[in-house]
Amino acid sequence: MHKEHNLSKNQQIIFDLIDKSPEPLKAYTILFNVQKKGIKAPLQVYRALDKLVEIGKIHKIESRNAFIACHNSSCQVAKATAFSICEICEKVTEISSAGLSKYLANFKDKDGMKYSKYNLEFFGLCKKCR
Amino acid sequence: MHKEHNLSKNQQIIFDLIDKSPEPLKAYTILFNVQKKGIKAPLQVYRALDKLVEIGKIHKIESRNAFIACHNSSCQVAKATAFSICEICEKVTEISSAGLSKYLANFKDKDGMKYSKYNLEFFGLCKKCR
DNA sequence: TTATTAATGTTATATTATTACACAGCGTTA
DNA sequence: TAACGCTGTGTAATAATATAACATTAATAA
Ligand SMILES: [Zn+2]
Ligand SMILES: [Zn+2]
Ligand SMILES: [Zn+2]
Ligand SMILES: [Zn+2]
Repeated sequence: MHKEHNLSKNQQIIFDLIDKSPEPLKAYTILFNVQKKGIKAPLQVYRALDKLVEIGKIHKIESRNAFIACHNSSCQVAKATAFSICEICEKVTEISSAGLSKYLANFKDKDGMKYSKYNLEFFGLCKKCR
Repeated sequence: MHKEHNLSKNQQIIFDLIDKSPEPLKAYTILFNVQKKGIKAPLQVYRALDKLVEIGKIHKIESRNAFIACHNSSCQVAKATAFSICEICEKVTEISSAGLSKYLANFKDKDGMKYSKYNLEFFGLCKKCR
């Protein structure tokens, strides 16, 4: 259960594009694809992306500078994300494992510090490319 | 125990700079700092960085586009890295936890896939900023 | 209403990273 | 020796990613 956010016009346009994409989208690919809808400048895209990331509707794949819609309602609160990335076809999948999130949320570093926020990217070959 | 690599001139200059830095360095900060040693172009920096990452002498902090020397001989082989990042002072620490690396190396996604390569970035507050 | 916050539009610029091409050094091997 | 492959270097140009600064408008709250 997570808080509903009423997306603004630009946020909604950009979220819809990302949400229906089978693969993570880069900021300038998004820009190119929404120009017909009146979004003309990089900053308009980045502002919407920032907000969408903040509220957990999308995540940034840091190693790829690309954005993917969240497919896991729980990380909308915690910003604790995990992905697998295929090094051949670049397919990205959000990992939803209770065991993994529990392990990471409870992990303590050598100072005894716990972290509720993290980003984990696994690299390997997907089913198809194996 | 890991293979020794004889670094080239540019690689050595750039590694030395990163290794003695208390914080992760960005590519153009590195460029600025090695210009007195004759390294004049971004590409010379990026080529050295690519190689140093490849052989595990340094790691890239993906969320910060910055590079840090490895302080953990084991990830020089596996490219399985974990860091904690302070959201206030930006201090970055490489995490060296046998438990964590074992857990992640043995983690299986829902297709039963295991991953020997991963990058994990924890975010929180460091001791000083807490 | 007034005030405040969030979102937008626009231009310019900063930051991060790669392409393309020419060449030098070194070990292998024909 | 010469030919080759491989790694590294030097240089210029450019591509890709992201933010600063400023003006304006829309939505929300007091
Ligand atoms: Zn998610
Ligand atoms: Zn694949
Ligand atoms: Zn390391
Ligand atoms: Zn700190």
